[in-house]
Amino acid sequence: MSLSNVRLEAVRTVAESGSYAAAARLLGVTQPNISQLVRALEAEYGVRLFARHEGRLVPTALGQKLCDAAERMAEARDDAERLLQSRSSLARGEITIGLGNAMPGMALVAAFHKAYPGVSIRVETGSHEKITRAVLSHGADVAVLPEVPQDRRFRRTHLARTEVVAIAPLSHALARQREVTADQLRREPLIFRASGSSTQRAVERMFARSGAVPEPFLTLDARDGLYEAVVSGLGVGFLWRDGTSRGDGIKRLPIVEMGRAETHETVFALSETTGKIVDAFFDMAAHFEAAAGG
Amino acid sequence: MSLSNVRLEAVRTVAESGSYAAAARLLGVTQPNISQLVRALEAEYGVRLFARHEGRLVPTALGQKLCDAAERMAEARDDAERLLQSRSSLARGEITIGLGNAMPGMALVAAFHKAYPGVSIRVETGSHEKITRAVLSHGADVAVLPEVPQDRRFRRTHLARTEVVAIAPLSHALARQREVTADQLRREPLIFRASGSSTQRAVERMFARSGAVPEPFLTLDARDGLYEAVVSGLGVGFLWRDGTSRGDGIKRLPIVEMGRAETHETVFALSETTGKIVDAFFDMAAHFEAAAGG
DNA sequence: TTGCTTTGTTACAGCGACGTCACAGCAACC
DNA sequence: GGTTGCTGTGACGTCGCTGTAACAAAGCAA
Repeated sequence: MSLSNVRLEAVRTVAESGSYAAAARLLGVTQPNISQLVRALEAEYGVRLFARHEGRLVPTALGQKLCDAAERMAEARDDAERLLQSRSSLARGEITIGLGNAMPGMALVAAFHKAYPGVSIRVETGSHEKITRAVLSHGADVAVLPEVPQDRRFRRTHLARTEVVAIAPLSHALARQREVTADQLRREPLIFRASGSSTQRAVERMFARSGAVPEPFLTLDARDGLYEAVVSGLGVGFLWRDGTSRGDGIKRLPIVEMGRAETHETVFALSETTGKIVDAFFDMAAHFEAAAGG
Repeated sequence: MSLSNVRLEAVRTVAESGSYAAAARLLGVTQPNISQLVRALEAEYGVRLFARHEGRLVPTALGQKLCDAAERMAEARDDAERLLQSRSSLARGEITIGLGNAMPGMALVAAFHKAYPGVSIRVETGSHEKITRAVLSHGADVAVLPEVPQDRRFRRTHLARTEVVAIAPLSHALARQREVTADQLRREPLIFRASGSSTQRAVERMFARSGAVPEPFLTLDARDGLYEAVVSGLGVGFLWRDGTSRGDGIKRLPIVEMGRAETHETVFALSETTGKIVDAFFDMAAHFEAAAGG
């Protein structure tokens, strides 16, 4: 390649230093190498880049102009190098991320993995309580949960808005409605989550505001277990709206008495948990615009 | 070399075209090459430059920034290439240059040769009359002479000022003076040049203005013959002041009656004689600042 | 003038970047 | 199921970059 970085850098350094030998020392290569690089360039274009003057090499007018262009190239290249190096310092490492709901946290994790492929990611899933405890005990570096408690020990950033919705099997009459009321729900076999679930706390608050909290037909620990029970027609359940990307077999129904009481899916970590990788995760969350669930 | 021109060009072209295959077509290489170039760069820095979106490759934020820097590099490199190419078109060819006096014409020729080493130069020397005839008959492409006639057929550019001076051997009493008068010169054995010489015409005009033209002791055709005769003590001769870089054995004496009647050493050619090489010679003459005679 | 140091040129060998070729796998479309 | 387009992998060839060795030329000090 005739106008390579190496050749232009040789020319530039000879112009600055006044000799092939001095340029070789500055560039950390041997003097015949510099001689060959410069002369190969001159031969290929049939030009003269340097003239001897009082025993020193000084650039010709053409040589000087070439050096000017070479300097601009070198500046742009240094910018590119710094860009890559600064990002490259994030290239290696590991992070443990706790997720209450699969979505939109998992979408964020996927985006983070794409941006930082060299970072090893461990995902810890579980209930709101379990994930909160993991963060507090350093079992997870960072987590994504709805309704993160106002605790000074945490730093946090907003990820997405969400709300609890009822889910009914497609075969159910409710599936043809656009929303559902608490009274309608009380008439159905309800499937609850265990008490530690943030979903469950939101559901109980909702019923308490509009009368008594009904007894569930079924109580399940796991989110996917609840999903399968609804799909199977065992009853009506509750989920965070975007808590899963799964949508087959059910209809999501906003609950009138929730009064659009949305909450935040929040990324949070202990304030004392720092580091470039955690910072990068927070930064990505702050700018995240993934279609939650898509 | 990690940040080579080739790699950055590959990244830039993929960003513009949306696929490795399209970039390969644009760059005139094969698709595996592009794939390898981009991925080698990504692997070396542990970064991700592209993401897939609806079947196309789009640059990540980092990838876009890298492309910006790569573009600046490419611009600077294109400038450098144009610089070298434009000069390189002068790299080959030939020119015949006529010289009346050796200096300052020969210094100009030397500078031209340094700037355009690939141009083959033939130098034709001779009397003012011979060189003028050579230009008119296309025997010389361009020439350097003093007192170029005002002839519309020529284009010309000024090179240097000069005047005719007397030269005396160092052993001569005149050699201790700073200048000489026509009367003093009439008392000496004078060595003239043949009538075609521009030097000789100037000398005769000078004598005619201040009395009669003396008969010479000697008349010689060749400039160097005259020089040797003076050095040998045969008499006093006349030269253009900077007509030769040779200075040993003689003293140059301005002639009072010349009245500082300097003339111009002029570069000239037939107006119809054009071409890049001749134009470049004129251009160099217009900017020439060689120490005439040095 | 001699000896030493520094600089530059030439020839050659080795390594790695760039590039092609052959091919397999995948996705979209008909 | 076949066709088209794209991507990734491995093997191989070419050429630029680099160092080493040998030598020549220039500069400098004694």
